[in-house]
Amino acid sequence: MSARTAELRATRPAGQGLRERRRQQTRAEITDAALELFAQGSVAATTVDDIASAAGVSARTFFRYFASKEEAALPVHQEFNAALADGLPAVDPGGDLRREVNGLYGLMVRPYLDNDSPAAQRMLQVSRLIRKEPALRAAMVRQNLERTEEVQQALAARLGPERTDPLELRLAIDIASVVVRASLDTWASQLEAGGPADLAAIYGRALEFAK
Amino acid sequence: MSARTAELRATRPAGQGLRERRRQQTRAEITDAALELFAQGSVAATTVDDIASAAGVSARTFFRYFASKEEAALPVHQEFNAALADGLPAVDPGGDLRREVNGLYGLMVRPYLDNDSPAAQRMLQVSRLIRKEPALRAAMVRQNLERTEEVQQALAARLGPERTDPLELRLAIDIASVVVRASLDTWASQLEAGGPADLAAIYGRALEFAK
DNA sequence: GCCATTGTGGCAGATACTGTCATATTGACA
DNA sequence: TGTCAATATGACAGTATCTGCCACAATGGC
Repeated sequence: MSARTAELRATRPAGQGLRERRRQQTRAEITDAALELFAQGSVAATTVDDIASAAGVSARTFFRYFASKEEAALPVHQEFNAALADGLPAVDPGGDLRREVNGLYGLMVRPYLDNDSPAAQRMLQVSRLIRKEPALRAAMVRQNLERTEEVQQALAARLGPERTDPLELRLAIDIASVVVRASLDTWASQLEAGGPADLAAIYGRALEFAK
Repeated sequence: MSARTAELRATRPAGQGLRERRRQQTRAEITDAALELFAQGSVAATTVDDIASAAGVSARTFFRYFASKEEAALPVHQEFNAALADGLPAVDPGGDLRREVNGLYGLMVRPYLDNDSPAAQRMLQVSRLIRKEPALRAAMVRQNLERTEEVQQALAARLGPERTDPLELRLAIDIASVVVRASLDTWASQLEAGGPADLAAIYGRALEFAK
């Protein structure tokens, strides 16, 4: 259990040279291996050595990419960081707090509004796994906690240190986060159950209910 | 990482014979040892063996009481389960969902309304530790997740399986939980900072903001 | 006072994770 | 193009977490 400090920005300097591309590729291969093995067996029955072997790297290298096997299966949720970092400049420091923060977190659902998009399909696959695996749910809320703390820092800086009540900022963020997660879960559940699902409608309903 | 199934009731058959009393005592001794060692050094620098030795039990026995060293420091939050179980019968299935769930979760703050009570002092001690230790925050959200899932099951059963929209139930619970946690954190922060703090007022303000 | 139940400790073992070093690969720059 | 600093990888050792298993002790009902 380490405490990485994943700053709130779009990963690294971006699409750099071959080095960085290789790195992203290796990362993706590890994730794919983890998802497949977790789906076949279970998280508990899958060892880090298994995942590393399947991805063609050593166990030592695995831990240079992910802090735990659970995290290896949840890179989707790290993309949220990029979305939030992108949206941060659009936050109006003078606007209504709840509204602004909800707008920021709304960016997280946008990639999945089209049920047939590759992003949506991948999210659905991960969601299915998460629903079956308490260990993955635990890893997810942990990631969520860290992200929330980062967003709180970033927003406090942007809104001005003294301009915002800590309690209200914290609540606005946590509620926005909960609304997004509940919406995505509901959406994934409905799709898994075979029925139709409109993420935009679900998210709108969730926002309204939480108001 | 195990998946205990802590049912939502006030621990065991209650104040049974000497056996159960001894068990609670041992449990408390482990917790005290963990809190002290964590406060002296850090969570990372403290091993399970250290805690077990300080509590006068073997490491093997430690794991019969707690699933991890982090959990050993957070028994306070397990008391929340008892509070929720107590309040469940008072939930009105016909009432407004948000209001009923908020009322249920409001029970969790009651033991700490008096800043000078032993319960409040103990909570304060744990809060201080949690603020300093990311590992404990992670363990806390994990416990919170499990509790939330249990409450959702229990409430769904009480409200009638078809009477409640899963999305709304989920949101009502998560928001109520977030409001309570943010309030307790704010309260603890203010007290730690040396200033006065009125938990009832904070909680009221949080409820209003989240409405 | 007997016996089934339950708690405890010790041990072995699997797995998770980290520090360290040697080696190889990359990319900037002369 | 050749050299060098930076960086990625693998191998190894070592520590810590957590579990299964077994023997033994303590408890509490009868």
